[in-house]
Amino acid sequence: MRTYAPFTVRAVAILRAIPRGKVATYGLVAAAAGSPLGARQVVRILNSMSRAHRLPWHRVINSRGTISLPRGLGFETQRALLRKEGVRVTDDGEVNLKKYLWRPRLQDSV
DNA sequence: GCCATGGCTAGTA
DNA sequence: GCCATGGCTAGTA
Repeated sequence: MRTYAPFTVRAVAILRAIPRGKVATYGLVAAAAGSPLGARQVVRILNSMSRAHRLPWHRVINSRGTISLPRGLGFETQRALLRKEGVRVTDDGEVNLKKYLWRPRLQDSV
């Protein structure tokens, strides 16, 4: 078993808690994990750990409410997965945050 | 060194 | 469009 840094442990727990049919944003996950400016670190976690840890990477989008992955490099997959879970996504990858945003709760423990 | 951000400006219309 | 920001995995040796 590998030992993970505290921020990573918290971020992973939060990511796993994102419900089907909802989305979170990189920045909100980072903030809830204890680092309001750690959005890019969340990106790194998703990029490097999604496969091994089966993280719901597709449920994380940017603060503007759009899919961040480039077309041809995951964009279409993410859009399809979200739609399959009931999230309305425009062809351009826009999600209505008012309707679908899930706000991670600040982690006091873990 | 990596990374799929975020937020704020300048410069246009 | 620009650039400051942050925390550190996976995979090999």
